[in-house]
Amino acid sequence: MNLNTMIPGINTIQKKTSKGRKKIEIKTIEKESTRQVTFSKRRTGLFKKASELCVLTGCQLAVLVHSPGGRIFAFGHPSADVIVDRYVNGTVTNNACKSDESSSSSLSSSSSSSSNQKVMNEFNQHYVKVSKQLEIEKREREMIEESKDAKNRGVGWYDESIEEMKVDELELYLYSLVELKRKVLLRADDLMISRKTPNLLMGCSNLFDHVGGNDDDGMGPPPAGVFGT
Amino acid sequence: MNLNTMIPGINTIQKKTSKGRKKIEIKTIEKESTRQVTFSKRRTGLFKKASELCVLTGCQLAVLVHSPGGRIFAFGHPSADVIVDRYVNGTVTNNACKSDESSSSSLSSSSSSSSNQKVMNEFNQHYVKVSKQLEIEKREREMIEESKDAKNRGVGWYDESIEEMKVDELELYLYSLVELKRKVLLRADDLMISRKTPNLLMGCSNLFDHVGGNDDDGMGPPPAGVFGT
DNA sequence: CACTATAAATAAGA
DNA sequence: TCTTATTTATAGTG
Repeated sequence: MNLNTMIPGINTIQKKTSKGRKKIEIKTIEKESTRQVTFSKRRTGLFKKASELCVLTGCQLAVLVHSPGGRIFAFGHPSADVIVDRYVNGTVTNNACKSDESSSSSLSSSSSSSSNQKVMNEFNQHYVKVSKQLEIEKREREMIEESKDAKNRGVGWYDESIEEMKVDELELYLYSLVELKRKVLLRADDLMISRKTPNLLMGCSNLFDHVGGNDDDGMGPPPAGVFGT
Repeated sequence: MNLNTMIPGINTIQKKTSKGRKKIEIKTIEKESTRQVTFSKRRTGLFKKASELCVLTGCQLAVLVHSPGGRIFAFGHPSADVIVDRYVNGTVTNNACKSDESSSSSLSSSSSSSSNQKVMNEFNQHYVKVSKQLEIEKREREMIEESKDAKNRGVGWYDESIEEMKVDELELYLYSLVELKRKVLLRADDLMISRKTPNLLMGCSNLFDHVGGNDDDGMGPPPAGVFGT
């Protein structure tokens, strides 16, 4: 790449203006300005990577970033909303509470919240099918399976006084909870045999030559920067 | 970086076993197997980048990936759901369906945005702390659980106990989780103040058709799942 | 913001 | 999977 480094002794060919990239630890950057710059650069890089993944493999994805300043950046293919919507639905996160709320206060979302119910029903039906298959499979597993502390801390659990939990505990709790829930769902997904409709992807090429822009994370109004593929 | 290419003529120093990385076009990969491998690698890379961005800049983000096979992969800090919820709702997650708690925080959503900003920042910082705790905890569990992924660092894998669960358990489990999560979220809502964010969506214009009708369901590594930060 | 030297990610192979 | 050779991404600087 660089003769100056390849061949010692001739590094005086030209005065270099940079000491080059340095390795950094992955820990919170203290210096405000540096952190800001890094945020910009890396967010751009992340979006680019996401875009490439989309194009190369034909998958659909979304990236949502909340800057420390509260600004929201999003990238999605075919669109952030579509992906998010599917995630929310497919994740069964919807309980009475949620769907209730979405129909009333979600003025910003232009997505199909009306079809949510339908999708949910589909999912549930699917789930039943999946469950049956799981039942069959379980028998096989049973043999290999053994005393596995399946209910590692926190499973069995829940009725405790949530109201009294401290914030830390609560959030930690929620966190692991969400993770757990996902595992369950993924497990179910693994057994789904259904094939989804071939995805007709909408998208543009990679147009990230200018996503950077001004990433002022100070304060001010909360304009959301949303990128659609 | 390679003398063999830098200096013609001495490329016989040693026979290498690989031709190394080649430049590729960012265009849908035709070959099925290659596409899957790429999907795996790049998805992992994307998640890692996302994780680094979180840690380095203290931002919150989520990455949702829908493989062509319909599988969902997600990464989020503090959790995919939290980020998604905030993206979708834009406002306080949901005061609409409170149970027994007083609706003390619902009003704050209409307060001055600068005030909210401050609270949000505090909230974010708090989450960072919490997540770090969680990370430690995870690591511990990881070690106890298994250490087969010595090379797969930075990316936590899910625990397989779920795999072994029986259907009934699974179903009950999921049910409880959903219910519990609702409770936790309700409680959490009283502790967090979100800002309303405009949801501007830029749709994309060009369409590109998906090549190859085989949307095989085999994308990605085994039921990997949600990564927490 | 442009640039350079270096660190990382990753396309091909085995 | 694991390795290797390259291509990319970027930390530091001007």
